[in-house]
Amino acid sequence: MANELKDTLQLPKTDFPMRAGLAQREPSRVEHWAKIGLYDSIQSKRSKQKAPVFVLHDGPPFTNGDVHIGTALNKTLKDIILRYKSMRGFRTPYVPGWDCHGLPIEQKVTREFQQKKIEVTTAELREHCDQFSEGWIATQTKQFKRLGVLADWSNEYKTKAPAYEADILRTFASFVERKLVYRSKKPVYWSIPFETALAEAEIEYKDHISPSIWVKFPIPEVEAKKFNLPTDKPLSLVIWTTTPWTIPANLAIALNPELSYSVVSPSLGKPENWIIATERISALEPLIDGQTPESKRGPLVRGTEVLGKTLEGLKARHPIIERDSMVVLADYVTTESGSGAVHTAPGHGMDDYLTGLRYGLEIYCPVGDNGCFIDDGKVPQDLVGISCVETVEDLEKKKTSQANIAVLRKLDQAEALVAKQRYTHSYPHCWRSKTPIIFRAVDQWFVSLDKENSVFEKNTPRAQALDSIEGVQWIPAWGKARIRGAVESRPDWCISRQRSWGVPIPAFYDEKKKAFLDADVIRSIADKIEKVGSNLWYATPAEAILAGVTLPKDWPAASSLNCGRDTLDVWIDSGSSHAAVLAKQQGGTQWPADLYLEGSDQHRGWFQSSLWTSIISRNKAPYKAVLTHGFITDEERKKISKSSTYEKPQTSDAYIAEHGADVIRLWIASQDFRDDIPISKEILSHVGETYRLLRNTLRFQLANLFDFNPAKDTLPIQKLDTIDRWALHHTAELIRQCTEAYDAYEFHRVYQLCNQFCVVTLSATYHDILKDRLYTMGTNSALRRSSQTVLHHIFQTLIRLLAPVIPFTTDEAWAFATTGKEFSEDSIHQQDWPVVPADWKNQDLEIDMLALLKVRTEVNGKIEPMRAAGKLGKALDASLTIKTSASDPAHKALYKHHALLAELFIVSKVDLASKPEGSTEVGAVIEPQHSQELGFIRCPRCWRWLPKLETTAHGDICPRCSEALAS
RNA sequence: GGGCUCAUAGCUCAGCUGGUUAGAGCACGCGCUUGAUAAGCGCGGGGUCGAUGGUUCAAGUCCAUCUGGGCCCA
Repeated sequence: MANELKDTLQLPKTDFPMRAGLAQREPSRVEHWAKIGLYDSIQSKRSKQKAPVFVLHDGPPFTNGDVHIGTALNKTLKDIILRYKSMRGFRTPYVPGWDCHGLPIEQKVTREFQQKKIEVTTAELREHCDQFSEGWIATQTKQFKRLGVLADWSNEYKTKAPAYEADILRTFASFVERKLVYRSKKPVYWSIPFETALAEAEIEYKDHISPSIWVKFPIPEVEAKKFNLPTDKPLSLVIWTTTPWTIPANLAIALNPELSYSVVSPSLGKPENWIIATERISALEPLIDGQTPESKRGPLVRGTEVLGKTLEGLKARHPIIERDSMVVLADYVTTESGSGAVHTAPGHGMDDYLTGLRYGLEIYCPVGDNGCFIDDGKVPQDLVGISCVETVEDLEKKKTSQANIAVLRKLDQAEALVAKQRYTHSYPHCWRSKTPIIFRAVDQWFVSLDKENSVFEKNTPRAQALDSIEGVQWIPAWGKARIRGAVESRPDWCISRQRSWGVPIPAFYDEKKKAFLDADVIRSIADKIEKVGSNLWYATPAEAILAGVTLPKDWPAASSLNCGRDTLDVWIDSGSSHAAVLAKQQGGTQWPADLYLEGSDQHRGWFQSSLWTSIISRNKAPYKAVLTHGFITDEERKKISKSSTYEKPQTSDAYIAEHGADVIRLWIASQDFRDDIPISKEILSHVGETYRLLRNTLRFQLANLFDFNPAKDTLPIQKLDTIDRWALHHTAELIRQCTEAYDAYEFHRVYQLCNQFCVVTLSATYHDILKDRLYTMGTNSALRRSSQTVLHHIFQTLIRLLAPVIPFTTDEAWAFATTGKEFSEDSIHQQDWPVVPADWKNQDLEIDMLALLKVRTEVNGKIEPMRAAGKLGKALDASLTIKTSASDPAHKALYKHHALLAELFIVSKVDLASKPEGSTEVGAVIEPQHSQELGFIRCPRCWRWLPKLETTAHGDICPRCSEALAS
């Protein structure tokens, strides 16, 4: 009997599975989207509508490995935004990009060849780098698609594509045209055995024994007088260095402006005065005595003290070369080692170089590519040709370089050596030859950022860039300060790299190594490279490359020129993407972009390089807005690489395999991404719970709409039941708030809002209340159709609001709703964003319901003790008497909605009564009791308790059920 | 060391221009239901708002310092 009655209920029915099985089932939806051409159909729909365009320009990930979870975060945020904007009615072309050139790839490929002991030409090496990059593009594409990223995958941009390379060169040509490119020297890490520059990544730090020396730089008497220094004995400034071979390149001596320096004199031997940092006297003292009794110098006698800054500009003399060495000031000078007077050779050290720039010193490097002193007329003749190299054998025998030995000998002869000592320290070595590298200034190409040129409204590139920053929207707002800092503090841009895997700098050199660079020539070469790729540069002699190119008048004949071997800084590659992609309207994009979206590290990276290339070539920023996100951390908000919790590479695929893409995407949406983004087992498991909640909410709605035909059964707003109108009001609010949150790119608010809506408004309230009427009333009963109408509206709203975040699940729900099947030709992602019909809002009802729901909470509070005492099971078993007086807040609403109350509270009966005269109780007095105590009988069909049942063909049931069964 | 930035219950987030006993969801605990069932409902415990000092009649909210994170530089 009971089962028979149950069969008469309209119980929920759906094939939409409760368990998602995302990891297993999502891939088939990826295929499905590809099959129906989802991206294209969305774009063409908006194109036909002549929709306004929203261009999010993709920053290209580097193509040397699997997609990292951090990259997945970035691409997912982009995808969420684009899906949202698209539903809002924008045409949203999205051309994904790939960063292909660069050292890490070149290094990996080089290593492979090295392990196999194969020698390759530059052109061959580049071929392999190309293939290497291409392989990862294929892998990453697959991984991004698996994440659910919708993009113009067949119309991607690659920085290694010939057409793209040509645009890099054209961008560079505009630099040259505006006369910002110049040649100057800059120190690089230099491997002598390979005669090549090395990058930081190619350096290994190892212990090294160096000859540390204390060297006198004599101060002429006139100078001493000028600076009020004692002249009673010969005076010298004592420097300290661990690289004697750089002494011939010395141009200055750096002192710390705030440190105290003392004049000291040895108490034995030749009378002299030395200047060193006061704090370093005790370090020098034990080193100055020679082996023989007559070479003893005794303790140091302390004299005058001065501050470093008072000696600025003092001209000491080089100990072995006829020239001055000027005292300069630098903050990096410390008293941790040495004499506090730092030997400065701008061509042989980064600090020295920067100090040299500050003081206008020559970036002087008298060491050739082979590591030997050159004959430049300044280096002492007996040093010319001597090498600075230390071979692996030298290191084993603890021998120092010939250059060090020779310089030491010369210093000794000049009696400039105060002391020497073996010194063990960490020193950079070449990863391939294992020998110590040297710092060596080589010719580089620079872009001047401060050169005046009237093409810039603000006169210089830097001023123009800073000005344009003001016109960009930075989200969060502090991004502006961040990029301003980067732009303000950036020195001139060194754009040449001594690498192979990159875009060649199309400069030519004559026999005397004089460089030739010209904007029109570059453009002509760009046209050629556009057709055949940049390997042209490496496989073809200069004369052939220049065939058909009109050379500037002051150039020599092409036959006497050679191609340069430097490549462009890869930041120019990716920084040119706005020109290579947007300006060419690739894939329907346009210039400038509406939005760039990357990690906050890109303020110094891509945002900046894109800004410079755009400012220099077009005077304007390439983006209207820049949005940044933080970095993924572990649960303690420590960076993943330093975390003890995480070991394996954090790939997107690994996470998806465990949780499915929609859960990972929901996790991304749940976080305020402007700050750090923690990830942990706990966090993901919570997000998984939320996912199940959302899914079950959709499933409940879907299942209760199984017999609802929207076209036929939808009721107009005026005919809807009170509680349904209330739910609609809340839905309208949800739409408003979610839309606001999406517009502000605050997806975590969408997450919180939808979560709370589903839990509080729906599951605990609306859905719970609705079950009675949905299950028990007649299929076509007005009340049931009223609720289904609203359920339908809510379902349609929710899947839209959630579609950008969980595209797989919402698309699946959409398919089941529209076709009853797992897949449909039509997709949720082609639908429009929900708009709020004005009549959904009902503020008066909301106020009443607020009061009633408060009473509902109190009712639950009263029922709970009965349940605990075993007097009651479900609330429906209870009947209530609610006593109020006219002054109570809910009084009016209770009487107004009396008919609604039993349903609202999910009890069998609600009686209203007045509070007794003189009652001191505050608020409504709720008195629950078991309905049985009222002599009620439970209807076996709808489970409500009523005074009496009717006898029908189905047995004894309540009148409402009887009516439902009769219809 | 410098620039920018963050810090509210176990977790994720609210808390507007300073103003009653700091909120929500999840998680947790205890029950109920078995007609959303590898679901659903009810009730409950849980925070000296990173620390210290200051401004104020009043501070999670303003200021200073410190501690601990993050990104970028050196």
